[in-house]
Amino acid sequence: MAGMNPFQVLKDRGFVAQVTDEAALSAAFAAGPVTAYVGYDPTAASLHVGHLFTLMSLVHLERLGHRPIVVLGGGTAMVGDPSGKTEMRQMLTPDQIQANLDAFRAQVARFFDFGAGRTTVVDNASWLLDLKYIEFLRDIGRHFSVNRMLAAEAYKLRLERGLSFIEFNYQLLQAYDFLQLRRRYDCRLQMGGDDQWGNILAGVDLCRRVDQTLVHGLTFPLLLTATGQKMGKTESGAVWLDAARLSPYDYYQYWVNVHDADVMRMLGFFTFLPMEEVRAVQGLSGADLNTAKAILAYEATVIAHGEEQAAGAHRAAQAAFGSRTLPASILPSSKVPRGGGADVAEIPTTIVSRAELDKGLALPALLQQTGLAASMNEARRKIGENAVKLNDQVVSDARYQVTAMDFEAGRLILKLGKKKVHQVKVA
RNA sequence: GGAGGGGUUCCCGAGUGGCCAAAGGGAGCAGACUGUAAAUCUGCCGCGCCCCGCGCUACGAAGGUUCAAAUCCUUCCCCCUCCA
Repeated sequence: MAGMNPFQVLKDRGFVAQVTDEAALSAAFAAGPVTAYVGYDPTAASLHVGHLFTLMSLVHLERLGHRPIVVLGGGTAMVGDPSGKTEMRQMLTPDQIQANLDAFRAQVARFFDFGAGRTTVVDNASWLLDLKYIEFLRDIGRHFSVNRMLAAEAYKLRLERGLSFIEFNYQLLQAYDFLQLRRRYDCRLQMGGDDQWGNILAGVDLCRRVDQTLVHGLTFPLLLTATGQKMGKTESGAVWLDAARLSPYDYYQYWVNVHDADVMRMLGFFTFLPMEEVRAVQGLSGADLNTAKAILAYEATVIAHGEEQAAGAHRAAQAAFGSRTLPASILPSSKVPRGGGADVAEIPTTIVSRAELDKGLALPALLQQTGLAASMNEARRKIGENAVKLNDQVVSDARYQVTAMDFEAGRLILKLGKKKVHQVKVA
């Protein structure tokens, strides 16, 4: 794999939306190791799949012998990027930013090799926080045309609904980042989401004007589902990478449940499986397509949570939804266990004490306790809808009392609908 | 700062004194059909309870009028448009 042109690899896998100059970028990659960066503003306490999507591009670069820089926006998060946003984000306190940044740093570490000449993580606070206002305006600000900034697509909505001056400065800071990274690390490429195009171009221009250096920009397509929704959003929130916020089991389930039309694209983005194999998925339908989804889920979970967790989530799914073998012909490079080993023990578990059970445990209460239902009322409603199964038997009486009789070998399986499964054990 | 318009349940959006936990749509959840998919049809969709019933909380915030307020009055906060 080393030696392949990363630009071609990224393009093949669907990562490329816009590039400043394809030929020049390809040539740069061909000429030797290129240092490239993506910036992440620590606006939340955990990374989510949207971040992972762009991190994957950096991982590809690292694997191909180039040098990623993960830029954590401890400085830019103080300001807030208005690009593509409908309204101003709540300003974060310096403490929040620092806490988020620490969390990001820890999570990012899983994906890269930080050995000499490999990947680097930097915090742009180190050059942004001490900027002198007047100096900055004179050295950097004078290169920016307000007229051009106002014309940018990313601000269009904001010009209708309101854009504060602090946010309007964001682009200068991001451009300045690129300048600094070029000076400090000879970084020659910035990548980012398509809504970052304007900011990236601003950086490319700034490097040319101030330092007369040629640098490149590349954007990724917006991560949308086939139905036009933002990828990585569920009703209950973002698809977090932090296992404490979204369990590996639920993470796996998120991927199994992607839309048919998205499977191939997601395999390109969120796995390292060869594209010849990924493209073959296009011809699949029915149960075979489902196999492809299971493999996508497994591979994506390996990347986010490691092989052990992924295998566990996979076994849990087999236990919950029926065990089946995955044909070796589908995505053959995947190391997913294809034999169909199911393991009930891996299904999300709630423990109840013997005493609780003896006291009498109403089914709705148990449903709430396991998190299958948000409230007792909801639990009762679901029971009324015949959506609740106890050990695969539909229970339609909301007054049902769970007793020791319902446990087999100390275990009871609760299902809500077709997708949510939980087991209860007695301590 | 001045003039006008507006803030309704996750979102959009009706409602201008009781029949309002609030029309309609979307999203979401569940059932049927399937492949743990889509589409479609059906049901649910504030919280709690001893659940064909009762209680509590809700229509920007706080007070007030009234037997009764999302609907009327007062003050405050926020948003939008025009003017500066």
